[in-house]
Amino acid sequence: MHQLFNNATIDYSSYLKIKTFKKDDIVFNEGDKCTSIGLVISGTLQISTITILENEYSISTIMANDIFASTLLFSSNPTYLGYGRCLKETKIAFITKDNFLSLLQKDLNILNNFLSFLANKRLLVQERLKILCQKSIREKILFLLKSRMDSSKTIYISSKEKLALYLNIPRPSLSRELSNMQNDNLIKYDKKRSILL
Amino acid sequence: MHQLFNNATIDYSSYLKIKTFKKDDIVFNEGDKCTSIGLVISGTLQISTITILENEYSISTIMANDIFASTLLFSSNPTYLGYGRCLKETKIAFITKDNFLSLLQKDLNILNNFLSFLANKRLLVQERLKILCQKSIREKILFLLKSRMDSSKTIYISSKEKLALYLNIPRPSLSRELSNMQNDNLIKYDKKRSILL
DNA sequence: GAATTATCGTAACATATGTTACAAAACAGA
DNA sequence: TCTGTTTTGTAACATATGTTACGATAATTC
Repeated sequence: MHQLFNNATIDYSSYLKIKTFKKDDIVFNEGDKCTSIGLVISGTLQISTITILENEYSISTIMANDIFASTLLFSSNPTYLGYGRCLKETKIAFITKDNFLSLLQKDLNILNNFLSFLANKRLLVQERLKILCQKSIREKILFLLKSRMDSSKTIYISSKEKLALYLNIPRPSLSRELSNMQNDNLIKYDKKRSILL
Repeated sequence: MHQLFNNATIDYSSYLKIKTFKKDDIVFNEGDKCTSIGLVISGTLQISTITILENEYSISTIMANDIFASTLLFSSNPTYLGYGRCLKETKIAFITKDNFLSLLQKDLNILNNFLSFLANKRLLVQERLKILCQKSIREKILFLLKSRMDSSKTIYISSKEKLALYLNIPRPSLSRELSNMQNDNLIKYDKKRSILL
């Protein structure tokens, strides 16, 4: 049912409290105390906050099979930093901290799954951090290409808009630089792909 | 002996393999398979890599009471991405993955300590990520001030150079903006402190 | 306390990137 | 196929920030 329980050997169902939310339902508010970890079983949960300038700012989007509050729950100040709203009907399994700890202790596979989950999550954040630390847009793009490209030296892009968001640059700046790099024979690209030469 | 073992109830000593390294000793090389987690008991371990342009680049510095390879060990490709060198005489406790997992299972406090450690580590990375995503230097500084300042609305700075490095901007740019912000009556600062008004 | 080194503030200049706007192309639904 | 929407490429312009250099100040060493 969820990657956390892959190969689980114990009956974990009694540890879960499953709730179903409708579109636009609020799962938690900014400032709420966080006492449970959450497993998104289906649907989509978006976590956002309001910035000082009153802009809404999306912190993250939690899809099916993902986990939220995994960091928060064990931090020294477990208070939600944003509010969580469902983008569609969403099913979430909550596990209280105590229950979760005993699950981890009782089942080696769950412990392993959870630690792998945290590890891979952290590697993603670190990759982004490294990209954002590159000085020029060109270096950012090259860094992304190098860490993402497959054996055919290709990466696939959902949209230029989203890529620009990930690189934290305006979309026209991304387009301009991609175009420049193609002129310099560094890459080739079309609508959906980017290819390193 | 180490924060990981705070309030530990079991005898963990047999799980550890303690090694002492001399200054400049190499603890692991880039590409080595990572099979153990490492607890730095005393001394300093620096993890570095060589970039494409042959510059040496320090990834992180692990001080006494810190843990390394905590992410790597549980990731899908546990291979060191840099080499580790001791900056002075350094004592490190290694725990193999299997041993570590059973430690976590047997002792609730160790499990708790480890998860807290990971959580706080990740919060630090996320704070930096958010800062780097701010559009202007002024916003970066304000964001840092807001998340770091104490009740007297003050933050202490070890050096402007290091702060600039953390914000990923050139030092003169930082100086210029701090000066501008002081002119605009947003902050006050001297050598070691910065105060938000 | 003199000499050496590290840290810092400042300024002038160059430019990469942000900003805004618009039209072409691609896409989706009827 | 037509129509409205979304995504993308491009250009002109403004400016925030990078770059470089130098002197002043503070810290460190002998």
